[in-house]
Amino acid sequence: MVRTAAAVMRQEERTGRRQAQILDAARACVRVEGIHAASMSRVAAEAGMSVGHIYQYFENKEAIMLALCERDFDDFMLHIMKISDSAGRDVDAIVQTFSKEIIWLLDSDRAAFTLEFMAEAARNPKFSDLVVRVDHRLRSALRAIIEPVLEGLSRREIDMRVETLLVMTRCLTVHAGTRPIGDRGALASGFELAFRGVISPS
Amino acid sequence: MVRTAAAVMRQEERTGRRQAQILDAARACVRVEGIHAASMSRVAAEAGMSVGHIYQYFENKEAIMLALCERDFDDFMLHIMKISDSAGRDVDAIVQTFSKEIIWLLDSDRAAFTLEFMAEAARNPKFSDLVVRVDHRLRSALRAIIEPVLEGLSRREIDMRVETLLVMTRCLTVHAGTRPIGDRGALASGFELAFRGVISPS
DNA sequence: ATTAAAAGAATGATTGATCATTCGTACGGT
DNA sequence: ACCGTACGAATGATCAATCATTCTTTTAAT
Repeated sequence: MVRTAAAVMRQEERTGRRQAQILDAARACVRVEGIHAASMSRVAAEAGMSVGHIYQYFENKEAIMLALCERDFDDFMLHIMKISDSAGRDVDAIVQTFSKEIIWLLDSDRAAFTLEFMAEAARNPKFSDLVVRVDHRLRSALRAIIEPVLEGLSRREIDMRVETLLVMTRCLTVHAGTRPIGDRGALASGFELAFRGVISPS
Repeated sequence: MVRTAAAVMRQEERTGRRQAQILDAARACVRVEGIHAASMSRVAAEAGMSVGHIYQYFENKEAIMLALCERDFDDFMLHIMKISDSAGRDVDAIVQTFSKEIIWLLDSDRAAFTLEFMAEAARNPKFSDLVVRVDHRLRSALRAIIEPVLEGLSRREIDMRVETLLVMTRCLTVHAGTRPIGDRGALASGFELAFRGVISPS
């Protein structure tokens, strides 16, 4: 009755692959239809599998969307962490790399997604919980970046700046979702000014 | 056969009232369910009228949502114009009033709406056209505010700053939509720093 | 002023499509 | 022979939109 270790591993790997396959398909559907308009039958068609089979890997549609949202946030945080890790102690360098990297993080694909999930989070607590969690991680990353530069400031002053950066980071994402960014360079310059205003130890 | 002028006026007034009534109901539904999940029957119930009757005043559901979106944007622009009109020529004063006013403009109700419509605009051209139009008006208002302060700068430099302010203004709205703003004062201070960075004639 | 006729306002059951989810069935590896 | 994998038709709910119908208001003629 007991399955071999190899069999278990193969099964787990297949499950993972299937789930990823479903999430990829769901992403494609949500991208053009939105969370609510994306139907299970179309997701199934996109994934190249049957409708019923999807329910073997996810409890229901909402579970798929939540998993998709989480996967997207994780990917976003991965990029942010990379910026945070490579940050130095020179204000100019931080401002410059941060604004440039953030701008390049924006593609309309990711942005449209974030927008979709944020809208859902505005009314569905399961999604807003996810947003709260990723906000928390994002704040930590931002604090790690600016704290070395603003050593003299009070905890409260730093928190205020972290919060501002968080909102600005998010807003860029959302902006990119609505329409193609015309001139990344110009926008990066503009945000460099804004970031410098927030980060500079005045 | 020709109706009296008084009758026409009364009819027009009633039409206006009915349309507003429908839009109010639609707003309430979209607020808690989103554009797609909001059903005509629930909108009708909220409006206190029959489903069929709604179709006397709007061609279809999308037309209602577009009208609702437009009404919301118009209201938003009204507030922005008020800020723009009262702006002086002193940088500090501009930065201070602008950041404070913008923050106070945010209530989670309006924000959740904007979020919803932005998400829709990311895939529906009819909505994105609306966004493009309101962006245009918003840019004009922002340019009117900062141009007197940045007289020496090139057209390109000013455009870059206008664009940055536009994105920042929008992002605040989105942020407010996702969750309640904890400390408006702190956020206003943070954005004052950012705005000063963008607006200051360096 | 009264009233019959016409127009407009409002209803809600109905239609056909689509939705998320379930279930009976079949295939294929072990 | 067994069991996990996979299918897709079936189910019942819900959707946007329509339409036959009933009220209500307005108009025109007396």
